[in-house]
Amino acid sequence: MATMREVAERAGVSIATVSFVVNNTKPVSPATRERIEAAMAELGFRRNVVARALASRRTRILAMAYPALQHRLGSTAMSFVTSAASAASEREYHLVLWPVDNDGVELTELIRQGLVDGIVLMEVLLDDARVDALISTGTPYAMIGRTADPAGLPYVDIDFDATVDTALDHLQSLGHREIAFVSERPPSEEFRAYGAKVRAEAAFRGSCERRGLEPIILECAQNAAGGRKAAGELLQARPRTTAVVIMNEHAAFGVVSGLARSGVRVPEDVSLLSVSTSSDMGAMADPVLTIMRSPGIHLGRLAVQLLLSQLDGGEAPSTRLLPCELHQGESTAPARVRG
Amino acid sequence: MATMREVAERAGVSIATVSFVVNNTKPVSPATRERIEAAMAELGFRRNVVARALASRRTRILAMAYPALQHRLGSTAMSFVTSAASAASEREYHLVLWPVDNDGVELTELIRQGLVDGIVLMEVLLDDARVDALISTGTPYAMIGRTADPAGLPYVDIDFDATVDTALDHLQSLGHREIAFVSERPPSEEFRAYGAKVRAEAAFRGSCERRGLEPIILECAQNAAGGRKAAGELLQARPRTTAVVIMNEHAAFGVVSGLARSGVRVPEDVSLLSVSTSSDMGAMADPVLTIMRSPGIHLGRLAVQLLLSQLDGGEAPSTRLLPCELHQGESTAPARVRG
DNA sequence: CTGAAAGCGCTTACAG
DNA sequence: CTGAAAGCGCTTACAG
Repeated sequence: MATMREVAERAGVSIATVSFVVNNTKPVSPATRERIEAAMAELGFRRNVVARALASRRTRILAMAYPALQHRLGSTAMSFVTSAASAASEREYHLVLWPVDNDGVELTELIRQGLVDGIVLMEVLLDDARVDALISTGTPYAMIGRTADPAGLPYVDIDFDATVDTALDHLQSLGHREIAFVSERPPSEEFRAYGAKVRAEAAFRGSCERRGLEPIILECAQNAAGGRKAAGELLQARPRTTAVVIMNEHAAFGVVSGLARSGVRVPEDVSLLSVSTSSDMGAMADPVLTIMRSPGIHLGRLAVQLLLSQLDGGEAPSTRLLPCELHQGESTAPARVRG
Repeated sequence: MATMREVAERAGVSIATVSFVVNNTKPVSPATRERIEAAMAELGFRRNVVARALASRRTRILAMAYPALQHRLGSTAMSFVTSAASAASEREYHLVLWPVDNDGVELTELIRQGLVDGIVLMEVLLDDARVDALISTGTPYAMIGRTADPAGLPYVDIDFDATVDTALDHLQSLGHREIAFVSERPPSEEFRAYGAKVRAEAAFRGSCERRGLEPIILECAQNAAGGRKAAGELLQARPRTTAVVIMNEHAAFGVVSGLARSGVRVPEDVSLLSVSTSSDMGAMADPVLTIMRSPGIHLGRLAVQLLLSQLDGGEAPSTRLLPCELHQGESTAPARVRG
């Protein structure tokens, strides 16, 4: 691979001048610029990014940090990763994947290697040692999700209040008044204080209160069996329920079949609205689920934009809270009186 | 951040000697080693990986290249990514994500930046320009999947022959003789020659032939509607079908409901076996799907191991073809005679 | 076992 | 507008 030195020799200039045209950092006369560009083309020159990184103290590499324990990132989490990678790539940054423990120790070690300019942190907990590590090492970062008290911190997140409100608007406009919320049971103690779950439940309670509805919240395991069990519990506890808001992608289909086993049809008898879900997921079900689509793709991009605004001084994104958008499927319908 | 120079000064040695103990590359007397280690601990020294990369001409960074167009990587594809990241991280490598076009141009550009030591290529096509780019630039690489004629090339892949054979063994042992195969319709022209689909279909034909069964193959879109349509077509074309092998995660639930709409129950009337599927996916269905579980997690690790064996001279993995493993769910059962 | 020195391929004041 | 030179923080022959 040709180096700057070789380009400089061939063009009859110094390597500094080559650097100026490659980076467009200083004015260079048209004639010299042309000679240099010709030399670069002939030699097929590509600037070595490692040398550049060392000399400039900027690697143009970002890290995406996520919990190592979590082998299965949900489809929403995955969309963070792929969209962040694309956004980074468009700005000529690279994105490395850092599966790290939640205690922040491994993250600190990696930071101190000097490989990355900044970090996007996923799956943020309400009280998160990784955020402390980020702050105490002075590393530029952006969170997808947020801690308990995130005021002043750089984050992007789903707007759970707006999302739940829209969900309840939709269901109320269809005449539903007995609405339940099904969330997910944390797979392990470590994820108990996962912000998304806590905020969504709080949003549901708040929204119900403002509407004069009586909230009921159940949680269940993330699979069909969990969903079926929740459906059974719900029919037991609140037989008059006519609509369910679920934030548990993997259990949604199980709720449908659990209701069906008790002779309750979706959407004829009970409406089901799946929140923070991908369209793919919704389209896999029959009936196709009415969903509030997760803004995962936008959040990944937004997080990178927020991070790069700290690094390169670009414009920081103005909105940092994105609601899930309602996509009408076949699983919600006007309420019917039930006994 | 402390540098080697500072450590050397504090320990009263040269930076070369510090390097020897950090990398364990040359014998150092116990006394000196101890002084150096103490100095490192006091200063909180961490070797700068960028400087090391430039000096050693090894970055210890690998790239995972995948099609930029494909916004949604399936759950199998995602397991490649996360498991490769973990495997790399365990060997103290970093993994960057490279969404690139299928024509190989962008890949070549990125390679020439000098950032990575090697590349894992995903979603390999039967005729793949990216592989040509890898070979012509002389870049160490490993494919997950393979081209039409992969003899001698470094790849790992699903063993479709063994997988389909096991699937048919399972169904035949339950008494099924009328077995259909449903695969996925390529989402775009660009993915027409995707190896997995072609090889799986060929494996099905071959296995049927050896068993004296008459193969029927349908393809459908990757959602519930596609699955329902395929179910309808199947009942039309082969009403005596008693078992379906499907390689189309997103359409599997649609097949179940499509059959149900014609009064055909799974598994009582027709057995359904979903091939190259994640357990999560299978567990989302009711009945829980009998699946041949995708070895995605192993393939991601294996690919990294294969790549690192070229880079660091470790042992190359002996097996490079992994079958999907049968996980009995509730969607397969003994054949019943149907009219 | 240890050190002095060159070099990895760039960037960036500084000088002219 | 252009160049000589120092320096980014390491590794690695080479010498002793």
